[in-house]
Amino acid sequence: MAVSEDFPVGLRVMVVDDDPVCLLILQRMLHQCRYRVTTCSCATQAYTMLRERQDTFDLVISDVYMPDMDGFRLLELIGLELDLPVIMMSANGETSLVMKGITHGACDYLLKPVRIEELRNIWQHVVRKKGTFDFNRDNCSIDWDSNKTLVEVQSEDHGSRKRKGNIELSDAMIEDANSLKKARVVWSSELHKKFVNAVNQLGIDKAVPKSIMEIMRIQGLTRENVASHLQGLIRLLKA
DNA sequence: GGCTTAATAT
DNA sequence: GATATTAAGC
Repeated sequence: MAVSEDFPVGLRVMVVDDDPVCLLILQRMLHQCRYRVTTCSCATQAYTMLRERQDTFDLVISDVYMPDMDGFRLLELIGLELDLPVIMMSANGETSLVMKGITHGACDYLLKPVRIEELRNIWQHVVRKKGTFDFNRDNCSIDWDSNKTLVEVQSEDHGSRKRKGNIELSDAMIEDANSLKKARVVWSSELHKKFVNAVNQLGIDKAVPKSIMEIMRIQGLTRENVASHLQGLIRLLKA
């Protein structure tokens, strides 16, 4: 059973936000929480995808303010046609807005900036709504075969309820499946420049990963990333 | 327990 | 070769 540290792994989450930066951040954090994430930058597209691929999502997180469709409208549509838990999200925490979210059927309301701690437990909404969560589904891990076709791989359970056949995928999902493999940080000259600046600012003897990272202020860049880069640099300085 | 650094893996 | 991950030491 794919449960680690009491977490159901692989819950399928759709994130809708017109701000690509927010999308990226959310995606990162959700991945860190071991969810499978599909992102969508416009509500109408999200709605289409959700409707076309019912049963391929467990949970939706949607921004409130979006250019093409109000988040509440999306919430309403989902509540009408699909039976998915929806979490609303906004930088605006006015009680009236939050109220509106809840009364329209949202199961939660996240305030931006969203902290990862708040995402860790969102799977509970799925359990709550469905009354159950089919952990067994996770016996099927998703993997790429050599033809870059997504197939469902059955685990030891050669039981009765075998689902057969390949799954058709939207581009968004394909892209996400790729991103499940942890994206490596690429140290562009731009990024490296900031790194060097931080090091100089600290002074060479005080330049440790944590401080460097804090000065750089790059969203998503971890201390480990900086440590690794620092080590690589030191190594070739000695060579 | 968190952090840095060295060693090792991908 | 670059970056990640793990192990060791502080």
